[in-house]
Amino acid sequence: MKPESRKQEIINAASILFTEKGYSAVTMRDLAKAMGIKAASLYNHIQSKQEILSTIIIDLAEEFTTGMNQIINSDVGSIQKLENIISLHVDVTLRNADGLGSLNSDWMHLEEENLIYFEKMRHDYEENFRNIVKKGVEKGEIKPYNIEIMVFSTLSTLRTLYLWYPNQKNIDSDILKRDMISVLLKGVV
Amino acid sequence: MKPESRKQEIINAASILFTEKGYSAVTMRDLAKAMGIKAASLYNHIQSKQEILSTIIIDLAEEFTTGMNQIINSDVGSIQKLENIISLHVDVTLRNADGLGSLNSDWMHLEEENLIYFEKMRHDYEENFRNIVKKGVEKGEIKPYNIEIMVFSTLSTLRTLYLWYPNQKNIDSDILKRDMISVLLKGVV
DNA sequence: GATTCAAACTAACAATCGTTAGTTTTGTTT
DNA sequence: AAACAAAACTAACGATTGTTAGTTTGAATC
Repeated sequence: MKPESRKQEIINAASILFTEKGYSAVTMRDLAKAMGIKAASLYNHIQSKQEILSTIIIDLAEEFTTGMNQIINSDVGSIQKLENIISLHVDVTLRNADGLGSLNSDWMHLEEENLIYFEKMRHDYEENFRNIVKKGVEKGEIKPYNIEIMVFSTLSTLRTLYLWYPNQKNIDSDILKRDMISVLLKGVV
Repeated sequence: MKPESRKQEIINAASILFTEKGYSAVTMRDLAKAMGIKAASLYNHIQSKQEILSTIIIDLAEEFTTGMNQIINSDVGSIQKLENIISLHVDVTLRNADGLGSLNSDWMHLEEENLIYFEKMRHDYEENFRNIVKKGVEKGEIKPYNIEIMVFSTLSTLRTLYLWYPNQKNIDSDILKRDMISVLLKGVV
């Protein structure tokens, strides 16, 4: 066991609560009770409730951004790129399913600076995704269905994987990736 | 123009705000400001904030339940049933996109009775969906991919349609249905 | 045993929350 | 013009919110 900093423990506990009830519905007293301490004690480790939220969301968003950049800069076909994106989402979801609830449902409660930063990352991510699909259609690797719907449909599934995965009992990472690729891609290629 | 009751106007305004920021983050003063009145005046028309939430969610959930019951009791093949489910989601989304944010993200803030009622409807809906896919696989109409993933994947896309649809400019209902059917089903059948 | 320091505590603050009570305004019907 | 109902208002309530200040605890180091 690596010794986890007290701050990280708080962030982990907050990730669970935020995903269960949403950022606004979780009070600092709720979070403190989950940690077994008093609310004021939290402030020995964190600066504010907002800091917790932005740490959870920005860290995850940067993870996706880094992963996406590696994929678009790699020298493989469009289909392989899509498979790598699916793999990326599965990896992130298995490693930090709790935090993805905040990323998906509470990003709008970020404050000015981080909100702008997040929205840019999300926009770029979708744009990169769209371009991969576009190029795949142009090269005849992907069926010429409605591009926006293909992008939205795939992304919707990948983004909400965190809601579904915890209910599956001990599903293997590689099997999950393989099956996701079948269901999401075998239709459109 | 049919004259809309003041109560319904409040519920519509609340649907928009709840979808933008979430139930807990929207105050009665926010809602009142959106209506151009004072917070206390809202209570001439509604009983509580909770009543607004439960009206939005339960009405929509019952709409889905009714639609699903018609579909499972109809005498058509599995593929046609799936197409009808897609059509149902498109219809509900186009009619009341604003309310679907609450259904998807704020159902956990329903109080005891309505929470249990909602969770039962959602469970039954998923079970009906799963059984349609199962039977389709048994009859060889649907490819034998992982059933849970097929159900989760399709449902994820349909449930988050409300997030994506408002960004598309004036897309025709029938074209949307046709394209959704292509992307969601052509892969698995 | 004294010192140190992280991490807990108690107590309280100003602001905001959903909601209630009682009153006034507005527009329509007698 | 009087009467009525719908829908707005002002003022305030008790509870809860995120956060701060100052203090105590407990275990490790000297």
